[in-house]
Amino acid sequence: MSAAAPAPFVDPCTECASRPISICRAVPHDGLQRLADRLTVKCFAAGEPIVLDGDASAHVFNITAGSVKVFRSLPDGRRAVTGFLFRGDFLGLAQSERALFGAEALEPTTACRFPRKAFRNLLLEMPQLETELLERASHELEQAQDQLLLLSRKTALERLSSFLLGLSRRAQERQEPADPLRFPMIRADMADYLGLTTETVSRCFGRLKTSGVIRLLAGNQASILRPDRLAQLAEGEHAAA
Amino acid sequence: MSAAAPAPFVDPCTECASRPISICRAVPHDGLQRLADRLTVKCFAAGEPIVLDGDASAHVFNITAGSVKVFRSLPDGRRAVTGFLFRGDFLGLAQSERALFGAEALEPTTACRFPRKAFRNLLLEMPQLETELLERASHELEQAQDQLLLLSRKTALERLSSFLLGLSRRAQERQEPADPLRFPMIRADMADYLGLTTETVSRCFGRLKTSGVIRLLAGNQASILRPDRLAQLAEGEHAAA
DNA sequence: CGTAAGTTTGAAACTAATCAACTGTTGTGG
DNA sequence: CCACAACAGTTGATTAGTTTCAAACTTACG
Repeated sequence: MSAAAPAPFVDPCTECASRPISICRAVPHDGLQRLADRLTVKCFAAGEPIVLDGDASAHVFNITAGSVKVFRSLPDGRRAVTGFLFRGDFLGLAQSERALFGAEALEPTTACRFPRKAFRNLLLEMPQLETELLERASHELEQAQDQLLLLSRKTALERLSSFLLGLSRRAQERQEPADPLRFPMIRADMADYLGLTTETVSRCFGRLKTSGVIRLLAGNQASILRPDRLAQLAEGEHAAA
Repeated sequence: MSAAAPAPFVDPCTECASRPISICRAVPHDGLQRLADRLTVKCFAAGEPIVLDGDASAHVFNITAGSVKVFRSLPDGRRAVTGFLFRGDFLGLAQSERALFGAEALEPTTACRFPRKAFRNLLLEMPQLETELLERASHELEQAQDQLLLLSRKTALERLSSFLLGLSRRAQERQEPADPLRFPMIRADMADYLGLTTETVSRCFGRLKTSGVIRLLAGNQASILRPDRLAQLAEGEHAAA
């Protein structure tokens, strides 16, 4: 972008807008080139698979734009979405030799792709990166436990409320607008994430609308009119006004 | 144990029977003393709390004997058991400043307790330990995702079958007998782990018994008579004989 | 032994799933 | 540019699996 000379090797990391919220924020400036050397920038169309369920897990990814759903399936086709990933999120923490899950872009998505082995070597070379990854794994584990509680014990309405609240929180963490809340996933994905059916998700949206807690807008957007009430609903405190 | 001299400082780690399956297996011999310096061996009675829900999470633990349940609660008392820990397991991976969960001994239990800060320093000093921890976090994340699928989409019978199979696998990993399978948790704990009620768990045990897949023995033990059938049930392949 | 805790079993009630129809939206090719 | 097809979302009626409530039974243990 600068008006400088031919610029032989401007690595793609130094000026990356996603770096402050990605794993690479832990990598000091003089290590960025080593990262850049090993990554491929990949673009995925909406609906395109990123990781194929059951495939050898040869790569890990850092999502720089767009959004992704990660899912796990039973032999008869029943499916659970185990997580949604956004800009700044890392894909590949839970991988063993063979991927036990699939991942798919929800909208046009960009990611830095690393060969798994090369990434492993990077970790050994850069302890700060490993520490960052452990921190993220720790955080994801906490999130997963929240989700276990949600799936074990919450009602349909509590689940949807928790979900919307979580989406909103994560949008804010990424410094994206939280009021016209955008959700790139369809009802079926939400249902698979919340352990419900599309019909039940739809009915709960209806209840949240008529009770004036949220308002659905065009283009997969929503406005949270009463965040306080939504938070109460999410934790099962139904008594309060 | 050796008939040697007064032996001034025999650290408790060198001859620890749990080391081959604990995080400390990643620590080289000459680092064990540093570990030993920072830990306290703690014993817990059956039912005794190890981590109090909501308390400042000041410690992390390595379980060396016994078993532990980890749980998370809603304000109105609904509860999910997010995991069971056994000999060799690490407690504290998912901790932030304040523990969002409780942990309680299921039977007489022994653990090495580290102050959280001291442990953090150990990690920085010993990259092998950090790598080991990341590997475990990765593995736990996978397990958690399995559990998400279980809670989202499996029937009561499939859940109990998966649970028993998992217990059996983990017992074998610890090199403990898998045939008379021992389970230290009561029905209520299983129910909270599987997102069911004690009554439903009991009814499913009944079905597994009458169909000849398992046999319940005295003293919280069971025999898995048809592991193949149990595995089919766990994955929803009900058709086969 | 006797009590309390845990487990099993039965009947009724309820939440969410299933089945079904209809509406709205998106994208495409005639 | 509109008609159509495919997909997505909503709404209603019915069903089913699990929960809830209740009581009897079993086991562990002081």
